[in-house]
Amino acid sequence: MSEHVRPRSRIQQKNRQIILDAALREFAARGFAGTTIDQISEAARLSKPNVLYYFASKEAIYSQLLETLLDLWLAPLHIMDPAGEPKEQILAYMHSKLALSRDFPQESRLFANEILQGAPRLEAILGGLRALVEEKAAVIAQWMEEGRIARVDPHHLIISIWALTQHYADFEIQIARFSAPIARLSTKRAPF
Amino acid sequence: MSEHVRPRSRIQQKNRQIILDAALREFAARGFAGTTIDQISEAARLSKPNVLYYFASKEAIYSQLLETLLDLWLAPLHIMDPAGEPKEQILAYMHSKLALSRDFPQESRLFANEILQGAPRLEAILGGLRALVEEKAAVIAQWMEEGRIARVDPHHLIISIWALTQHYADFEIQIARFSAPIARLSTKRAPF
Amino acid sequence: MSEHVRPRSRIQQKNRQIILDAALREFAARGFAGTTIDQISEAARLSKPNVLYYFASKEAIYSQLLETLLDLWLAPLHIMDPAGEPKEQILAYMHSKLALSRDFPQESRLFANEILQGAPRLEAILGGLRALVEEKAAVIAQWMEEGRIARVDPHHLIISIWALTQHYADFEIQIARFSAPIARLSTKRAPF
Amino acid sequence: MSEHVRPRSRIQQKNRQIILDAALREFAARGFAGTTIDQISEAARLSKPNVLYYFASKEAIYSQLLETLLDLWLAPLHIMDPAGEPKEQILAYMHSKLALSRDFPQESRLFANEILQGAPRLEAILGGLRALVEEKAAVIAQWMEEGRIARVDPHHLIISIWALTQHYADFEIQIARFSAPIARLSTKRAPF
DNA sequence: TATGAATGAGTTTTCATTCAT
DNA sequence: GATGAATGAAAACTCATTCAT
Repeated sequence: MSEHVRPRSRIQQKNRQIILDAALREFAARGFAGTTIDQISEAARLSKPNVLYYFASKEAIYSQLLETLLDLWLAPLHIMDPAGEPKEQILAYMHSKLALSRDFPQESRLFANEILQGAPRLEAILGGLRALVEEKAAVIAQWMEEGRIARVDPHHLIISIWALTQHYADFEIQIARFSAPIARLSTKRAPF
Repeated sequence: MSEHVRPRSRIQQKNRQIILDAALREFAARGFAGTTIDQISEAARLSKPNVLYYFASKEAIYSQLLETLLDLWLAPLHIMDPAGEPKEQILAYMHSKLALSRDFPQESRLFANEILQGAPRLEAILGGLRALVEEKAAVIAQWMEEGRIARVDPHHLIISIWALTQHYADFEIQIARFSAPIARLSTKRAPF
Repeated sequence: MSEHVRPRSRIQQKNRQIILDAALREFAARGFAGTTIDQISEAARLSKPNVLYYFASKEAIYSQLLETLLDLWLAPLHIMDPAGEPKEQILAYMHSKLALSRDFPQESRLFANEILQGAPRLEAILGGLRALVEEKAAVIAQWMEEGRIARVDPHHLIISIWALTQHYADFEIQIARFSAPIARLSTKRAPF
Repeated sequence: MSEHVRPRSRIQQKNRQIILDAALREFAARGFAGTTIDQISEAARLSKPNVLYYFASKEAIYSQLLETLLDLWLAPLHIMDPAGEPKEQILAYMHSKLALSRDFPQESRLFANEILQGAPRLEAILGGLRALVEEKAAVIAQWMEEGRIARVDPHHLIISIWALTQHYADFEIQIARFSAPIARLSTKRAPF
């Protein structure tokens, strides 16, 4: 990832970050195609050419964002410990993922947007994602082998949790619209 | 909105439908901003001015699509019968919603896209949605009052099911990418 | 070349030609990079988007121009008849080429410009050129074999004539500048 | 123009030369408009502002280049000696000019490029050129008067040689393309 | 001297929409 | 109804040049 990044000056670092922050807000709000460099540059309070001085193109900003975001987004999966108690571990993953979606709704939305478009710019990066998921699916499968949890498709389980948790952020507005009083996320137990 | 629809000729009807079908494919694939009228007209095999003869603008096509789609999308909620067995009814809703997401992935994606952008064009329409959700939330709340199902936030429950089921279609690619062999959707029971 | 060109309307044909004519003037005067679409559209008295309605890009206009021009530019070589008298044939080629450079100075300049830049967009097209040159070089070589003309490198001969004749057009200004009274092109005989 | 050149430090001199060398390569390859300061500064391995520290503008670099180049380019004409044998003198000029075009192909191309564009920046400088040409044309005319060489337009003769020789460099690529095995330049004798 | 940072003024291109037939 | 032609407005860059240090 950071194999050979040439050093950047203080101000370089700072402005790049300002741009990425602004771009995240804008891309998360209106997607890649719906966002203009003008909007980003205005949000970053930099001139448009200056934004393009730091990033070669709109695509470059977006890709950089995705790449940066991916590490963060995979983090919760790392939590699951094969040596731990299955139920505990899975709940830990869920909580972690929930917290992530709750705390980083924009990142979540950016990711959701990209996936919805068919992940045109995420192809390469997703390879690493798959490996990690397979690893954790194997852990779950092992638990099933040992009879420690009921048998379901491990991938299914991971994805269900992913989907459920991510949705709280991605579909924030949708949710807000038809359920004013959502108190706190509680995963205490299934309703039946 | 559609209070006073002037009558349309056979060919009118047909071409409008062709355009909407084409637009659904395109919008679902790349969102509103990412789709051009050119792409729609090409997909519809009609000339661009002709597309705009049937619909006043790109927005008009999109809005029409959303409006048409909404009825379909709310349908599963209607299934829940207050007089029925709660568990049965809820599972019926889930199955119905799952089937919908599975059978209409493009519609699902269109909807997801719109929601992700903050539903800028869905404001008006969503009023009806909320009413229906409230109605069904009340049904679930009633079941809880009667001690027939465990207590959780009813809105939560509805949304969780919505989110979980919709995700199978919306995030089709994401899912396909890290779990090649997803057999069949099975909601038999929780893993633990 | 014209294997499968879709038919164009009258006005299409006309405007395409107007654009190509204008572009020839502009490109010949200032080269590819030195010419803007604005200049072309102004010279063609068409709006800029309209120019791009007929040609996909500035490159497309330029390439079309080169391709169209090439046939014209190769024509003189066709003149050389293997069965004729060598000296006569070669002089015929020279006269033909001279006339071409004289009568089509802009085309000549366009071509010269492209070649000077290293023919970046002529690669493919030049294949055909080489074949024709080889054919005529063979004719000349044959004449040499038969002892009908002195031995020199046939390619050399062709190129020398090409260069000499083309220069009268390409370097028109240069020539005009230091020799006011160039009477008429006369290739009567060598000065010594 | 260069009446009052302020003294430059060693490093000044050196960097100016580095820039001019780089600029020559770039301008010769893609012409004035087709070349960016970025390309020049990269080729010179200097920062862009530093390049503009040594030369006021892109134009300034280019003009300086032309001016420097002109002396070199006129040199061959000086060779022709009115007192010498006409044929010998003319051949000496040809050889000299040929050698120049062969040995300085980039300079040759730069000049050709400028001339092709109508010599917009060479106006002033060309005055001197004309004078020299006139002088040598007079020499040739004198030879004709004396019956020492056949009568042709002297300007013509000079230009023909100029054109023919320069072309070997300017149109290097064109030539290379349709005559792979050009051995050596031989001006031994006319083919007929 | 030297250069990272910044930008105004273009330049190419895109695209929703309109015109004319 | 249908479509080829046309365009204004915007969007994504590009680039010579300047600023600040």
